[in-house]
Amino acid sequence: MARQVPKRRNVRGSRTGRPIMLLLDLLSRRWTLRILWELRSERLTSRALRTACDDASPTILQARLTELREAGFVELVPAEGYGLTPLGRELCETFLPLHRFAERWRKREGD
Amino acid sequence: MARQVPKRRNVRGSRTGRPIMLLLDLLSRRWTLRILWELRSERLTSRALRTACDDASPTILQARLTELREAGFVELVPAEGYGLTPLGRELCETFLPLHRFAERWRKREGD
DNA sequence: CGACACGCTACAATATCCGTAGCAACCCGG
DNA sequence: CCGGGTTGCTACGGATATTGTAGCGTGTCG
Repeated sequence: MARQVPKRRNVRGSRTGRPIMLLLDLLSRRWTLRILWELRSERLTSRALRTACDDASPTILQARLTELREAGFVELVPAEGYGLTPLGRELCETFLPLHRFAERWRKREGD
Repeated sequence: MARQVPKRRNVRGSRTGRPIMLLLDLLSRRWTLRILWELRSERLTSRALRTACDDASPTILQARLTELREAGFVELVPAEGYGLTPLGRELCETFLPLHRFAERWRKREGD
């Protein structure tokens, strides 16, 4: 027993612990944004998610998934796979404009 | 001479290279989101920024700043410090709702 | 000149992440 | 019941990314 995930709740880059810092820290861990992005429109099994994320390491994917579940953004539905919770969906809405932005951004990426 | 920053343009987690992946990858590097956040309303000198970021390592801060400058989100105005470009400001707008979201999120963080 | 700020870098230690392999549990057809 | 497939998840050694401390060269001001 005793999952060895040692309380990741300590925000890495902030002494204040303001929620926004907590959130910013969570979101800027490797694959976190990507996972939310891939889950934005469909449920995926852990392996399908792995495939969607260019075969990222299952180690780190599981770690992120656990964090996202603890944060209440992602849930695991048995026999269905991972998906966003209503809260997670809200968070994801925030990033949808990012897609359009990214497209426009590329335009000026002529250099 | 010869800055040893070895062309970080390779997107880490994507074989497709879609702009959104490029952006997602950039944003999920340590301190990137934080830097954008701290710069959202004011110009900061490199040292002020460092202070604002809980004394993050100047090494990585410079690296992120360079990336953000190459991406066209951040600029260095001599004798004024770092600030967002119009493009960077647009990107930051995307994250403003994040603040309110983070506050609401904390509420359910009773565990 | 001396004291201070600036942007930025070197370098060793550490934390994080990657890639591969593989576990136990489950389902399903034979 | 057994073999072959899936699932979620973990171990572990090596590769990267990040940290912390110190300090460079430049500019500015008294």
